[in-house]
Amino acid sequence: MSDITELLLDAAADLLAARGFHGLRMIEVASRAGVSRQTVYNEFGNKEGLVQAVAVHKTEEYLSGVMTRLQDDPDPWEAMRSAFRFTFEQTEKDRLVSAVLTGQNAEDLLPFITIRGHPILFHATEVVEQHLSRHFPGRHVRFTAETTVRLALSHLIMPSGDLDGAMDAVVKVARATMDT
Amino acid sequence: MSDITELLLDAAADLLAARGFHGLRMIEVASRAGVSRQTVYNEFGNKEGLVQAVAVHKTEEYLSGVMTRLQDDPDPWEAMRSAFRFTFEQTEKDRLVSAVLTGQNAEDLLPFITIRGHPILFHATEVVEQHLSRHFPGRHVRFTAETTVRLALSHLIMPSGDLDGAMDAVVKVARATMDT
DNA sequence: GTCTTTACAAAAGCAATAAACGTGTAAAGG
DNA sequence: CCTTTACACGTTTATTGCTTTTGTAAAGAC
Repeated sequence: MSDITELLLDAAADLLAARGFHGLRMIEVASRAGVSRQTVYNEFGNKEGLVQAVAVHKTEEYLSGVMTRLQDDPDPWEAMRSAFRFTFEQTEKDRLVSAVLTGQNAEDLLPFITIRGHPILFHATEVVEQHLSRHFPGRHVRFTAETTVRLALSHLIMPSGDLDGAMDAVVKVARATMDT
Repeated sequence: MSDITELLLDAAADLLAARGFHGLRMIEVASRAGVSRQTVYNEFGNKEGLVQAVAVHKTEEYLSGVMTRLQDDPDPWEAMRSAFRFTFEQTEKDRLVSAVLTGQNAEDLLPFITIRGHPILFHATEVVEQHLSRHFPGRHVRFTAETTVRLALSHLIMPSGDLDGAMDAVVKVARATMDT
């Protein structure tokens, strides 16, 4: 990815979070990145392409953060806890991440938040599945992966107020469903 | 509840599903129920009151259906399956029920779908909790109840396409978390 | 070659106006 | 208890022109 491309994506992400899709101006994205309006069009085709690219970029950023945390802790459940803590923090910090993951509050932020019909968070299921496979080789882990992702998503959309409790709940269910 | 009140609630529910909150006309509700516009105001105060009443009514209707199904089957897990099947069917059939339960697609349907900040579906947690307590007296069932409701809701919001699979998943998790 | 400048048509948004409609309240009557 | 009638108020809707923005293209600069 070129240098300018990254500058444009960052600028677009900022402006998108601040003004929404509707209020996003191509010329403003360009000037923030220090390039001309046409460069933006050369790079992304049109406004939809730009916003789609922002969504993809944010998703990759988030998923790479999750993978890092899953790999950093030797204990599989602590790693999971860490990854979910990261997820909660990200959604609290970044409206765009929140929109990409949950599809909530996406009214004027991302008209194109889904890939193949599902919110992009469902890509996370595969990441969790690989994580579990690494620690429990040969076991059937897909069900546990999907369940934990769905549960974590549920806590994102409808917080119980207690973050630690939510994480405990997710891990507890993960462990319980591994024994089935 | 008076006869006219019920007629009004039904008329309002129909029109609300068809035209949304914004497009709902008080005079249309009145004429469908065969009464004057003022009768609607006498009964519900204003438009918000009417729509709020519709939401409460739909919720009670739904929850009573759930309770019936939970009580009708002697096997606790089959009863749960039946209740969730009922839930899925209802949300597919009725946009309003769907809005009340999930809060999705509620943009112009129900501005007041939450009670104390939570979508009304979370009342279902208590119903499920009572159901489990009946079959497993003395056991700690709250966690399982909340988890199954969250999971069912997740399948409502993001269907996997396979209804039987979704029900199996919910019940499987319910059983697994009961053994913790 | 890549980016910028300039130019331009088509679409979409904005501001101001007036007309029509819907809400909510009140009072009199059946 | 419900209906009819009336009314003030706020909110849509439609219309009109005006401005902005999008998206494309071609010529020039580093």
